[in-house]
Amino acid sequence: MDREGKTVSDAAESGEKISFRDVRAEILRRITIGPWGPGTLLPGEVELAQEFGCSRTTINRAMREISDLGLVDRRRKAGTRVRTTPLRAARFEMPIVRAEIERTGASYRYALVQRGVEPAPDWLRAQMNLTPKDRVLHVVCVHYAGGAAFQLEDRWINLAALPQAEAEEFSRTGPNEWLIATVPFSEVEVSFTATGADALVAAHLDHQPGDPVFIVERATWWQGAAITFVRMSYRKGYRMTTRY
Amino acid sequence: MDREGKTVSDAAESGEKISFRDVRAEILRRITIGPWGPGTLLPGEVELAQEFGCSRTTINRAMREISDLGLVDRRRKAGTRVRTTPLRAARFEMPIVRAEIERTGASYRYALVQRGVEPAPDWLRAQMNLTPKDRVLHVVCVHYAGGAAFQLEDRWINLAALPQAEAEEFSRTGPNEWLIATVPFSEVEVSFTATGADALVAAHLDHQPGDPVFIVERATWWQGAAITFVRMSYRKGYRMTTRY
DNA sequence: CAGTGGTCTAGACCACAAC
DNA sequence: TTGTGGTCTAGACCACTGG
Repeated sequence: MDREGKTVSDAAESGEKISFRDVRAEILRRITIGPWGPGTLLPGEVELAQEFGCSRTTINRAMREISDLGLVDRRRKAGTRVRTTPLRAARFEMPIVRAEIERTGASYRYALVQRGVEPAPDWLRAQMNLTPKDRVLHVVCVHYAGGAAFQLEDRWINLAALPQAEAEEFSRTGPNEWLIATVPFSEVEVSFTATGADALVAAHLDHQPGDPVFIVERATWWQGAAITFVRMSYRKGYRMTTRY
Repeated sequence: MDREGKTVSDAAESGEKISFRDVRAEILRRITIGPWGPGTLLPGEVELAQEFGCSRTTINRAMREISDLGLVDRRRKAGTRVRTTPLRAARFEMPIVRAEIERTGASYRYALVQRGVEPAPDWLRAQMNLTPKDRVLHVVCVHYAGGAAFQLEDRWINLAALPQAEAEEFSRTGPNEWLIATVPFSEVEVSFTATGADALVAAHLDHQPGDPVFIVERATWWQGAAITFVRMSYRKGYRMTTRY
């Protein structure tokens, strides 16, 4: 499990150059078990560079990654301080449904449930900052894995921002694949939650109404304009996992 | 919404140095709207450095971040290729419950439900790779936000790896805070899922059995040894969000 | 104002993997 | 074998911000 078995002294002894991985591992060690408990003000980069016998650039890279993990707070002039309440940031990879399904070896199938142009409902206008007159394309579809429903996709596309979507039928492939190939994005908001299956979800995922369903919602913008909002309901037992 | 409004030509015109942010933005643009569609083999770093008029280091940093986003695949000798199925990696920050609750302004309260030493159940042995004789400390507790139950924490601590845990009562503060202050970790596995509330969860979160509950599970190792496994059940309506 | 992190550079060597 | 990314260096200037 320990991917960073080489210690700083190991590296020093063998005469190898110090890697930012070594520095990162050693600093993590000092923060977690070592003398640098929560709240500690760490030495500056120059000082650490001297101690480790490497360039400041290397220290900087190591510290930046530790900072990205949420374990320390870095500010110019103030220095680097160990967080009193670590954040433990984790990275989740969300592949396209089709790829996710095919990766398990199951066959993939797509089915369109509903497609239509509607005025944006209130909750969507609020969510995506739309004006009352904005029209949206509403698409509901299902992704199957090996014959069983895997995910219900409930998508809204802002036609003001993406008028060419109106020409798409989405009868054979889902809007997600089309969007990926067509639309850029500059800002994304993702949410995870759990809800009970409503009638639509229950019908298409073959669940009972009220069954617990894992939900991922994603809103996407491009240069300040709302592009699309999608709500993906996964079948019972679905689990999203990551290691770090 | 566009945090990278300055284009490469802007930067070039004004005579400023090119930042890795500029490069990153421009390359993202070319991947999303520009000529570099899925499957494209990108120019090498040296070539890009010439084009952008910056050092290879700067290109490398930009490309590394884009690679971290999951949009391209980088391999020595093979070069950098735009993924046909983008990954859309997202970063989630999971603060300590206490901090999460207090940040909303609500008051925090902790209550221990149950504490005892048990042999590790089968599913846990499989999950954490324990031997049949390993003893574990099992702690169940609840975290309240403003008087209402917010999260039920169901935790198992490997006493073989962490014998000093047996001396802790966890009557006034939760095991998570103690662990953070005490134990390092080198490897973490996190899962998200949704389930129906069982009797324990229903009782302590004030739900009906079967109510949909958002679940986070985290297993932690240190140098190959399993430290702890925790299952956190959030009250109905909880939502975990991130932007990027 | 001055100290600390943020970033860029030019050059170098290395590791991996495609050919 | 050789091309491409991975990383380190030494030095430099800058940007932010605490005092």
